[in-house]
Amino acid sequence: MANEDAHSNELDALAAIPWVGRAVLLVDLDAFFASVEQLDHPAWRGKPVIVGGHADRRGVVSTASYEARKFGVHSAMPSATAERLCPEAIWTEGHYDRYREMSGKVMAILYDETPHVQQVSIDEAFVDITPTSVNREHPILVARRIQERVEQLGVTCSIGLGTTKSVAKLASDMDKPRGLTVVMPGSEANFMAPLPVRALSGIGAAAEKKLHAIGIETLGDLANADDDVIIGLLGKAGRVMLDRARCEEHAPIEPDDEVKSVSNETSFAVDLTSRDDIEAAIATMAAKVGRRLRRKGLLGRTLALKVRYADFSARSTQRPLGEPCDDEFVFKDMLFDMLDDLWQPGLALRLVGVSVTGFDQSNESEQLSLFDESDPSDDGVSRRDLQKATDRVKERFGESALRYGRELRMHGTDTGTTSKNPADYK
DNA sequence: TCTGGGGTCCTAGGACCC
DNA sequence: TCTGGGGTCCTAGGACCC
Repeated sequence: MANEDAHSNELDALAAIPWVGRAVLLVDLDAFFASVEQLDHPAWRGKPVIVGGHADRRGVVSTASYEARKFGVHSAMPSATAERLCPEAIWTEGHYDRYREMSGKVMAILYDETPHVQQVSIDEAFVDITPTSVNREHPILVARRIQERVEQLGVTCSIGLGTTKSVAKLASDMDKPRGLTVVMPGSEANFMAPLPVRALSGIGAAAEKKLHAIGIETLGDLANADDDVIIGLLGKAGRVMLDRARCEEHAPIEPDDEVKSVSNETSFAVDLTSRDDIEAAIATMAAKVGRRLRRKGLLGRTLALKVRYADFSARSTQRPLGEPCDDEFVFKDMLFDMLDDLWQPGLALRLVGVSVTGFDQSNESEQLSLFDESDPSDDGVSRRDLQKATDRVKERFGESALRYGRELRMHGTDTGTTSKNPADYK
């Protein structure tokens, strides 16, 4: 294709110009979940594929293939809308273990280039490839090699290259899929100035509205705005957004693997109104969270319960756990108590969520966890032994293989999940 | 159209302490 | 009697991201 050749020649020319300053890549896997499904189902290639929840179960689109996007389908769109826009689409649930596996292979390619990798999500990462005295290779060549190596895995990525994270991120969005957009050092201001403020990561619907109200439409407007005005408007985030708009970001790009919370939530196909059903749902979620905590070797100090009512409004409550804990039986009893703060008979709930936070920063929790395991309970077979055995069965045979007592009553009522978190899938 | 799930971070108000 | 000020921690809610 002539266009691709022209672009390629242009990149060759740019690669002849020495790179001055920091070189940051944002690597974004194109329509990642849908692409993996097309890789695994050759008959689906070239066709509209949608990974998402069922339309009649309050599902939304998780990822749409580019063929489906032509119909106007996009992430977070209600599945019912997507079905109307693209009736011929092939639908599938997510296969998160598989996505995590593919993501891991891509991340391995990035780490093969440099340890300065910051994974943002399952399908995105920043990479610092600033030329050094040891490795003087031009960043454009590194970016092209990464793209080629990723394609050999059977998926594609778009890459933005610039001197800051925000420039790289904005650049990666300019040409998708399979794009490589380079913003040369010195040309950042010209590149950013005309873009709408909403394009900047960190400016959502609320901040956009506030900025528009005082006449700030573009990143150029924002960069030139008065600091006190913006910080007065957006608080601490204002400081960060100004720095981003002015290319004054200097934080190093390093792996950031500290987990701060583990949660599970479910929107029900039909609102729940009975205490039994709600408690059964809570017990299921408590068990899932407990198992994921144990798998990660985490002990939490705070337990939270969240509900969403029929009118879509939400409330939450949290309580300290006494001792750092990963035990769903402890969670369950406390959550049933907490439910009284958020729900009275007669109220319909469309969603319930459970989350645990407050992990020790050091590896102290892991040591506590190991210590705890050797603690036998009163009846000889400890609850911990039971949980560990259950964990093993569920790892091997799947989520529905084993359920405790009252969880059984929930069977068939669960909407299933379209979580992006790989750990959440069997 | 009728609105998922898993996260992170910030804010405002109140409790509590000195 | 009517009254401080600052620091820190906790809670609930919300913005934002993918």
